[in-house]
Amino acid sequence: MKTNTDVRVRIAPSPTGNLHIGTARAGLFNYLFAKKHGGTFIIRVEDTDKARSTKEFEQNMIDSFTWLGLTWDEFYRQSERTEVYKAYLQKMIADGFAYESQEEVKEEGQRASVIRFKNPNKVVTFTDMIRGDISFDTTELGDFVIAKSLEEPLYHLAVVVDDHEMRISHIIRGEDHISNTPRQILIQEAIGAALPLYAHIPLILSKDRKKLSKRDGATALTDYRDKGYIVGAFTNFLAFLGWHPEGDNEIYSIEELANLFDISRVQKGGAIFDTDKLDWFNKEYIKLISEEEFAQIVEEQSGILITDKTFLTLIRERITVFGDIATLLTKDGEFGPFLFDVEYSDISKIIWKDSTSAQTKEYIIHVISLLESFDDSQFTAENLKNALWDYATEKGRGSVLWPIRYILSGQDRSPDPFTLMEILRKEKSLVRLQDAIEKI
RNA sequence: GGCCCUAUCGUCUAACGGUUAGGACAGCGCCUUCUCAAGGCGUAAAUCCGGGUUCGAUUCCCGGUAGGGUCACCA
Repeated sequence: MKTNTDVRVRIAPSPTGNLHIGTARAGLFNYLFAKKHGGTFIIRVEDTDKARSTKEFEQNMIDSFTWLGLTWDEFYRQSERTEVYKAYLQKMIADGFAYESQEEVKEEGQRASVIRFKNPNKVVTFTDMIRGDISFDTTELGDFVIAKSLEEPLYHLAVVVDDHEMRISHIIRGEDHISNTPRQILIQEAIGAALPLYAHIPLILSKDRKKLSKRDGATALTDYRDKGYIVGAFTNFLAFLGWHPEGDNEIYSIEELANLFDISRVQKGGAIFDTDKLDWFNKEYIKLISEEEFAQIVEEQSGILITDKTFLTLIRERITVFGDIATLLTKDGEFGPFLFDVEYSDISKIIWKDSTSAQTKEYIIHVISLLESFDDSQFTAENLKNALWDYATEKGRGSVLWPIRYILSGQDRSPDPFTLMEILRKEKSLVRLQDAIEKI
């Protein structure tokens, strides 16, 4: 596809809920398409439904796109464009394409009069950039309602008028809009609008292969931001849901994605939102963070400044999202770098397999004696390992090292005892070990 | 139910008539190892079914089947 400077695309969310993952991806595809072709990316808030739209949801939408880095070139609100729609409505009525219809009031809130589109009852065919030709017989649509009144336009009217007025060249949206397209084309023909190019992208599905909805857990984009996903990982993952560039590489920045983006490679079938893969992307991006930046993130997340590189690496290797950092480092609000209180009530957790408590005690005493010959400055994992390894091997590594590690960390699972001692330093390490001798 | 869309490993996908059907995630196994994590190596796993077209179909066509979307005075 050659570069077209007249590319103008839009994402048109309705602020009736927090910005949904599906809308975020549609926004991302529009953004990538715009960047690829040097076009214009527009956000249009579809808030014609005054009863359901709120400023809070609009703010969530703005926050979400801002987080994703989808900077927009133009921004509109349909609620501020009532006069525009009114003018089109009046012209459509004058031209005989629409009419005021008297209605039987069946429910509360229903109007006695609405504006309906005069359906020409024809077959409409359009070409979808992803799916090819799609045809509909619009007869079954009847004379559908396009506005409650001249001042209260409905979705189909507002969309078509805006896409026309804003000179939208390509409409890239979810597959759930395919069935809306014939209605919109009919209105385009009535107001004399040029036909935009359509691309209906596949839906994002939940595990049961249904359209992802609020019931499926975290569907708000900001949920992922708040859990501590890295934005680059998230957009990378999102872009790969229903699309894939050539080659086997999967890690791409948003700029690279934009360069590579090709709408004709977009998948036709829906894709399940698989958080396992998202987590993998996030871990890959965590590996790419510089040490300085990572230390800063750890401090932001836990309130603890850690400068020890070994310690930072331990944290980095053990987290999936930044939100995991605090749970790794603190318990009940207390700082414990993998080091929690030891459960002495259950001694069997401290003793390795077939060792006895007497043997374990003996090992600990001996280890303490070995450690005491070191200065605190010599307390590095390497030195400590060298000092203890032969003894541990002689007595059985598990028998010696497991209790030491457990006493130092208070957990079944933790970094190795040498690294732990390096982090704890000499004094704290010895205090914990001596304390254990009395309690075993 | 009507209309519309879709169909490759469990998941995301590659292939644009000719491949031992490739990669990634997840899984499993082994190595490393006191545990966990990380890492290394390896393994299993797919073209929905049936007809065509063709020398040859994952690929093109038709029909089934299955799944999904949509049928508002919401968007």
